[in-house]
Amino acid sequence: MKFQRPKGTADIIPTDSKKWQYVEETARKIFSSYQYEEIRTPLFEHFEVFSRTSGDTSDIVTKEMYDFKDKGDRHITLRPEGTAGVVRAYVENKLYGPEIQKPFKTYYIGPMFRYERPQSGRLRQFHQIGVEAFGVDNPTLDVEVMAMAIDFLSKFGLTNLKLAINTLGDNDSRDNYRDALVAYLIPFKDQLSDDSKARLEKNPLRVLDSKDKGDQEIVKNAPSILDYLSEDSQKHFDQVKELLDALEISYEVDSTMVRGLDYYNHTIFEIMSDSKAFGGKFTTICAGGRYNGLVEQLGGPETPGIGFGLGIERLLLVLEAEDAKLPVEQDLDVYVVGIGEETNIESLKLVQSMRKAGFSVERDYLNRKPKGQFKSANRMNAHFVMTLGESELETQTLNFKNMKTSQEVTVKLSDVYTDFSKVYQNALKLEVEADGE
RNA sequence: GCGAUAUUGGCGAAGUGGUUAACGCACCGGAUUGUGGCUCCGGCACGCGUGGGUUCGAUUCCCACAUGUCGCCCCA
Repeated sequence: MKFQRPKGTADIIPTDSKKWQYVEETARKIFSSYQYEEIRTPLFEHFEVFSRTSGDTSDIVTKEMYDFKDKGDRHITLRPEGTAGVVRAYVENKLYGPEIQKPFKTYYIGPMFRYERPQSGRLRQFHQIGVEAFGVDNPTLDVEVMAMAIDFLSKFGLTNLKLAINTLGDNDSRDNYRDALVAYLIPFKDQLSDDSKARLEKNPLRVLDSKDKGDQEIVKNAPSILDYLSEDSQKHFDQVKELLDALEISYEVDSTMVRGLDYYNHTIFEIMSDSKAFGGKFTTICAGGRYNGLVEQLGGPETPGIGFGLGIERLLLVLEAEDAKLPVEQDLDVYVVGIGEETNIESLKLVQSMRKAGFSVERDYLNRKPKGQFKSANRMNAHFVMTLGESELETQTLNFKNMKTSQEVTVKLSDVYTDFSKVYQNALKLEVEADGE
């Protein structure tokens, strides 16, 4: 094999692309009903856009970014996530202007890049669907965003989804809590796993969701963020819960849920699935949260924001494991069987004529025998086969066969050219009558 | 970045240090001068991921690399 795709990339070939299109179309439809409109930002940004917003010490910045110097010596990064770029665009295009309705609601669909070891559902180039809404601090928007995410996933017939929510509070709440957590953990330092010892220094909150059994025991009695919320943060979170109740959306509060990125505050949420795709364990397929302050970090005015992102590859894994309804094969209306090279021109004209009339039509291009052509027609699930040979050319007619009922009728060539729809409808009528008998 | 494991035709999958690398599916052709299924017959690996090495000889043994998969780290 001379050439192969770069590590961690995937080709999405026709059979797959149909599923992708279905997922993307569904997203567009749902989001549009919530008045979200698409934004397309560059696949690469200046390094600082991400380093500034994600936290300089976060793993994503230190080891997972796909970055390089371009020929003009600019430090460029292939976007590892969608939010930072959208916020940059929001600020750069002054979408916070007074003439623009708030909240400004937008969504994106596209590839993201992460320099990491590939695993199933985790590639170096992967794809995300995400939404962002700016300019409104009202918890109603938090809930609407969650509802939209659930709506979207439900469209695929996914059941057993779990909505987990938490709050990180505002900066003060978070700082206070961090101090309390560290104070609690310090006495246990020697008992913590090596990973968690490092986390204690770098990002203490992450100790909370350690997979290590011993860590989990220690964490069990750790103080909860929920006890360190400022009055405003508490109120915000209470309202979120109240509104979720009002919509009868069930949820679980998980006070140990954290985020890998620094820019989140207040409400954070994850939608999890216990699909077979993940061995039956609940795994996050959609994650989001509020990021008040992020717009300022990128040089814009003080503007609240909230959004979520989900990985298309992971979603597809779940859909396939759950046998979710994916689009059906597109049927072929007509397959034209041409017998003998002398029918080639007429076949081409027929095919084009019917396509222009709005039908999906295929033919043989290999000058194969009728048998082979019928086999193809059958395999392509053709509804009708139009057969054209020497004798038909002479009489200016052709044989029109219904592949479902095997009924055959003779049709005038001229009728096909002038009004194929009528020919098709007549043939369909026969099929219905045959069914009725 | 760390660890484990895998890599044989379009796909799935046997197999051996030494003549022609099973089998199944798919595909193509024929039996059936112009009709879809079934059956039967026939065809279908620049040779076993790439590069080295050991050997009289390697697809089979060793090493390196690449890629896949799984776990760790991390997870938007």
